Amino acid sequence: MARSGRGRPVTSVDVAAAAGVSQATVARCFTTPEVVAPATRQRIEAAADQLGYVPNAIARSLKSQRTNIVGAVVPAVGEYWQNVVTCFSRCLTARGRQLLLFSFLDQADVDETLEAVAQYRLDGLILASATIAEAQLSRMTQTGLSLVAFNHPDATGIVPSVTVDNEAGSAELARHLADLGCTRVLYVGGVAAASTDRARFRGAARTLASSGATCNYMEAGAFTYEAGYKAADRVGQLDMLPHAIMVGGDEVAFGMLDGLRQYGITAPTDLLITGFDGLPQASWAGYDLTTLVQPTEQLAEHAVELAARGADTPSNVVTPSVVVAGTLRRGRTTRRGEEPSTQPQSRPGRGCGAQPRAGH
Amino acid sequence: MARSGRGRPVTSVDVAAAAGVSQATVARCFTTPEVVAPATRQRIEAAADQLGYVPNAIARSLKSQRTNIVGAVVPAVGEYWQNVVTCFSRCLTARGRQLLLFSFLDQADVDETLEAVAQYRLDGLILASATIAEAQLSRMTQTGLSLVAFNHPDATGIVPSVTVDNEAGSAELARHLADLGCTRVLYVGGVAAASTDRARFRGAARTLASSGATCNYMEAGAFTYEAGYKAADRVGQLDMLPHAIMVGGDEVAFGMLDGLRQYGITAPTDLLITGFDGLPQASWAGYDLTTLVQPTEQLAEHAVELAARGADTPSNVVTPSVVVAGTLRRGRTTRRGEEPSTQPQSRPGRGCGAQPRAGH
DNA sequence: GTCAAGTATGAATACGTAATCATTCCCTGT
DNA sequence: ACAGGGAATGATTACGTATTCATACTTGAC
Repeated sequence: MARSGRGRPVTSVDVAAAAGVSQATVARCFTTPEVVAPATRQRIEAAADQLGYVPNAIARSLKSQRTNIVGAVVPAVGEYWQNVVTCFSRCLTARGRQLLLFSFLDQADVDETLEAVAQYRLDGLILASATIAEAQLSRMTQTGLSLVAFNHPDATGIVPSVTVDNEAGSAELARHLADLGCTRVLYVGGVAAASTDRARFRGAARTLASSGATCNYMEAGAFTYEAGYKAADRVGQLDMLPHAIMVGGDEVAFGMLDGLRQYGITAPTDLLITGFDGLPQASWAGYDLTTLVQPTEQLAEHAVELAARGADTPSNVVTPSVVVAGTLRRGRTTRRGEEPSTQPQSRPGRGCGAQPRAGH
Repeated sequence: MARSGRGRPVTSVDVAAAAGVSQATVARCFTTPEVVAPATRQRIEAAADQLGYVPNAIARSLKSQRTNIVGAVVPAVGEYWQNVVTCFSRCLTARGRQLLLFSFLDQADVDETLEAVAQYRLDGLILASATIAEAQLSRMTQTGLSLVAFNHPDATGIVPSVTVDNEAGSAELARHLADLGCTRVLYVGGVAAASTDRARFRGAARTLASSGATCNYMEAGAFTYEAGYKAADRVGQLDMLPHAIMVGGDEVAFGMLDGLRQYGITAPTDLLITGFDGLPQASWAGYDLTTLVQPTEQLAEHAVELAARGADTPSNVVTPSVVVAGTLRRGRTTRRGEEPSTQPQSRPGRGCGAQPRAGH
C-alpha cells in the first residue's frame, strides 16, 4: 500500500531500504533497468510492488528539467475545437506525454492564464486561435518551451505554426460551385477580423472571380450555430437569392441551413450551400453538408510533434510552418437535380436554383 | 530575459543575488508578500521583472506536496463528453487549478494511462464513465489523491460520485409522454451494460408501467449517432410503430430521427421522440428535440469541488454522492398537433400518431 | 597468481522552492 | 537607560529523484 492512513507516501528510499540496496539503484531500476543485475532488479521490483511504490514525476521533472507535459490553449466553444482537443490528447498519449488543457471563453483570460501556465515548465505549448501579446510570447520562448500556433496563420514567422490550407480549401469549394454553374455567390464569414476567415474568403473570391462569378461578403459575427441562424434572416430577406452560399464554418452553416428553412429556402433546391471544417455532423444525414474536411488528426499530429520535441532541438533551428491541404466532401447541399427529400426523385435541375423573389 | 540563448533559467537565487537579499526573502515575496518590507519587496519585484523570473511550479509542488493540478479521464468520443471537458476546464481555471486531460477511446487504455498519471501526484482525479480495476482504484486513493466518479453511478460507495438523476429524469420524460397519451413506448438504449443506461430505462419503465403503458427495450449498441441511425432500421421495419420512442442519449436520438426519415417516419407526426442529455444541438432548429437537460455546469462544479479540495480534507470523512436533477426541455419532437414543418399549422392531433403499418 | 578491464552498486550532489528556526534590529514602556 | 517584544530577514533543511563519481567485485588473459 502506498501509505497507511495519513502516513508518509512511499519513496524510492523506502523501496531501497526494503530491498536492501541504495536509492540510486532503485532509481536506475526504473529508468535504465538494463544496467542493474537481474537478481537485484527482481528484488527491487518485488519490494516496490509490495510497498505500492509509484515514482514521483514531479521530482523527476525537477531533476531532469522536463515535465513531459504539453499545454494547449483552446477556445472553449465550438464543436471544431472540441474535436481538436481530442486529437491532441490522443497524439500526446501515444507519445507518452500528458496534456494540460486551458479552454478560454474570452481572449482577455488568456494572458492571465498563460501567466499561471508558464510556471509549470511545460515542454511545449500549443496556442490554438489565441492571440498573445508579443512581449509575453517572446518571453515564453526564451524559457526554452517550444510554442506552436495552431490554425492561427497570423502567427507565422513569429512562432512555428500548423494550419490547414484555408485559401486553397476555400478555392476548391468555390471551384466546385463554379463547375455547377453558380455565378452569384454569397460568402458568409464568421468573424471578419479572423485571419482564417479572411484567407477562406480570399480563396473563394479569387477563384470565383476567375470564373467570372461574383462573391459578396457577409459577416455572421461568430463561428457559431446561432450566428448562422441569424445571418439566414438577412439572406431570407434579400430580393434575389444567390446561386450559392459559402459559409465560413460548418457550425455556422448548420445554423444557416436551419435558418433558411424558416423562409422555405432549402438546399440544394433553392440554392447551394457549402461549409468548412468537416465536422462529424456534416456527414449526418440531417445535414449532409458539402464542406472542406480538415485533416484534424494530421494537423494535431504535426502540432504535437513540434510541441513535444521540446528542448531536444536547439532553439536556433528555424521550424518551417506546416500547411496541410484539406479534402472536399460532396454532400447533398450541393447535389444538383435532387430534392432534399431522401427519396431520390430524378427531376431535371432548374438552373442554379436561383430565382428572383418578391420582397418580404 | 528568462535566459540568454542556452543559458541557465532564472531562479529565485538569481533574483536574490540581484536584489541583494536571501533566497528565502524572494520566496516570501511571491507567497506571502505582506510579511516582507515594502522597500525590499519593491527591490525584489524590480529585479525579478528585469531578469524575467518565473516561479517554478514543479519545485513548488515538490516542496508543498500539492500540484494544483486535477486530472480527468474522459471518453474521447461523443458530444456530451466534450461539453463536460469544457466545463471542467472552466471550473478549474476559476479556482486557479490546472486540468490534466486524458481522453480514451478504449477502456483497455485507461488502466495503462492511469499508471502514468498516478506518477504526477495530482490533487484530484475525475473519472468519467471509466471502469477502473478496483485494486488499482484503492491503490490510488491511498496515495492521498481524491477520486471522483462522474456520471458513473456504479462507483457509488467506493468513491464519491457525481451524477445526474438518471432515473428521475427518465421518469419525467416518461410522464411527459404518458400525459400525451402514449401507451406503447419503445426505449432505445445505448449500451445495455452501462449503469446510466439501465437507470434511465428503469425510470422510464417504472413510470410508464404505473400509467398502464408498455415499454420495450432495444439496444442501439453505442451512444453514437451511427448507432441511432442503424437502430432506426429496426424500428422502420416494425409491423406497428410505437406511440413514442425514448432514446437513451441525444446523439443517438439525432441518428434515430435522421434514420427514421429514411422510412418517411417523422416526429411528432408519426410518433414522438425524446432524448437524454440536453446537448446544445437539441436546441437547434434542425432537431428541436424533447430531452432531459443535464445541468452540466453544476455537475462539473460539484465534481471539481470534490476533486480539488484534495488533501485538505481528512480521508476518513465520507463524502456523500451527489445527485443533481435535470430539467425537461420540450421540443418539437413531442409537440402534439403540429407538423414538423416550421410553418405552424393548426391541425387537430390524430391520436398518438401511431398507425398500424404494412410489413415492409 | 596478478593485473587489466569491465560490471554492479553505493555515496554524494543538484534540481528550485517553501518553511522552520535563528538572528538582527528597532521601537516602546517603565 | 535598559529590558522586552515584535518585525524583518538570513541560514538551513527537506521535498524525491537522476546522475556523476568513486568503489567493490567479478572475470579473463598472461
